[in-house]
Amino acid sequence: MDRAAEDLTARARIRDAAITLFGERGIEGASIRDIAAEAGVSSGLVRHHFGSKEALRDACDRYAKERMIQIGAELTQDGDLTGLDPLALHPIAFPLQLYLVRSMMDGSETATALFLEGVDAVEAWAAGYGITPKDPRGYAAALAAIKLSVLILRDQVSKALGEDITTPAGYNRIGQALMEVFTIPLLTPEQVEKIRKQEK
Amino acid sequence: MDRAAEDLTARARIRDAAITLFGERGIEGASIRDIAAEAGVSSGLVRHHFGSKEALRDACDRYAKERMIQIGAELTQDGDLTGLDPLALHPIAFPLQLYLVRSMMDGSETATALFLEGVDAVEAWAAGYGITPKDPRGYAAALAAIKLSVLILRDQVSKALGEDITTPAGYNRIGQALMEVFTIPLLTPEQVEKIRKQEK
DNA sequence: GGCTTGACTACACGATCGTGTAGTAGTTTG
DNA sequence: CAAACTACTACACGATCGTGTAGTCAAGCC
Repeated sequence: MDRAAEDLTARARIRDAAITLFGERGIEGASIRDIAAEAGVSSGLVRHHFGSKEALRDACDRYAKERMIQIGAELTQDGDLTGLDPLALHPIAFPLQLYLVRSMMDGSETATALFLEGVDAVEAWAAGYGITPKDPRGYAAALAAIKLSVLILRDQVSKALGEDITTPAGYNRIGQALMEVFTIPLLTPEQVEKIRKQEK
Repeated sequence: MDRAAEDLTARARIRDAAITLFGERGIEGASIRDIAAEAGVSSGLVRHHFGSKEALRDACDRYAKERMIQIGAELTQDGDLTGLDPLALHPIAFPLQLYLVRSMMDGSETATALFLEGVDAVEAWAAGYGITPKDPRGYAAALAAIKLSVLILRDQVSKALGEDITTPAGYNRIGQALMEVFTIPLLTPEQVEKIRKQEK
């Protein structure tokens, strides 16, 4: 438990600790006792405030989703991002993203719904942007999954880069590498057609 | 335990069952008793053959990695793929891939090493192909992670598509959607430069 | 025939998990 | 002032986990 957490209520500390530990180790990998220790309370208090592990997870799901939508809205509503420094945002948004991805992989309905909403948004954006893939839905789903891939494989990607991508600097680096993937055409349409026939 | 498995030795059945269940549920999510039941043997026999859960996992890591390298070699060594029907290959290679990715995410050294080798291969391929990103290593790491993303998020992607991508047909569909991502430039270099400055 | 060896099972162990229960201290409310 | 409520802790419960131990059974070897 760090300094800033001391001012929070016990309930908020438990929720934040749960988001951190669930995100790092997965839902099964983090026990209620671990979370209680991280929050500096007894394990019974976790149960007192949230009822059960599944209910705690639900609360984390809804909180993390709401916060991420809120952050996204603040980022897109006005061009000038005064007060919203991307560097200052990272320590807040990154754990939330880690948690949501992990919870989603462990079967969360709420987090999966957020993913599906993301696919819808990407599909609509691509259509309005004049991008016309042969499979618009598949294209959008692939893009949405790609956005999360470096988050999920952060340990492996960090090892490949020799740089921790959970830091703001490292995250920025892999983000720009991802943009290069979207910028440089890897295959010509002719090559795609050739592979497509080969697989038939 | 299906029909074809009946001919295998108990040791092979245990290993195959472990790869399947570990791949589906993760290492912690699949117990030795589950694996034994899936293989149709007692839990004691798992211990008899492999010693411990960690040793079983090691054996699965090495077997899956070796098999995947072997399959990859057979696919690339000669142009004519007679005898290696991609459709027939899917039921064999897909569970192996699922297992390796899952084991990697759960901290396997062997599987992570395979990922790093993949990044090396992508980087060398891109260089020989005349692709010159500003961050070649980051570019290769991003591409390698992307290749695995739809595998990891298979449940979510399947839900977004309304089609199970673990089937050969579904896997083919998302594979082609991924190719479209690599074919259609999403951003112009000018846009990339603009975003790059904005993030500074 | 006796003996070893390997495949295999049954069962018990300690640890850890989520959960349930009982109780304390402090504050609020009538 | 007493009752009620809230935040919080300590402790015990059954289940499940990986692991350890003992023993059965069949095949191969002397």
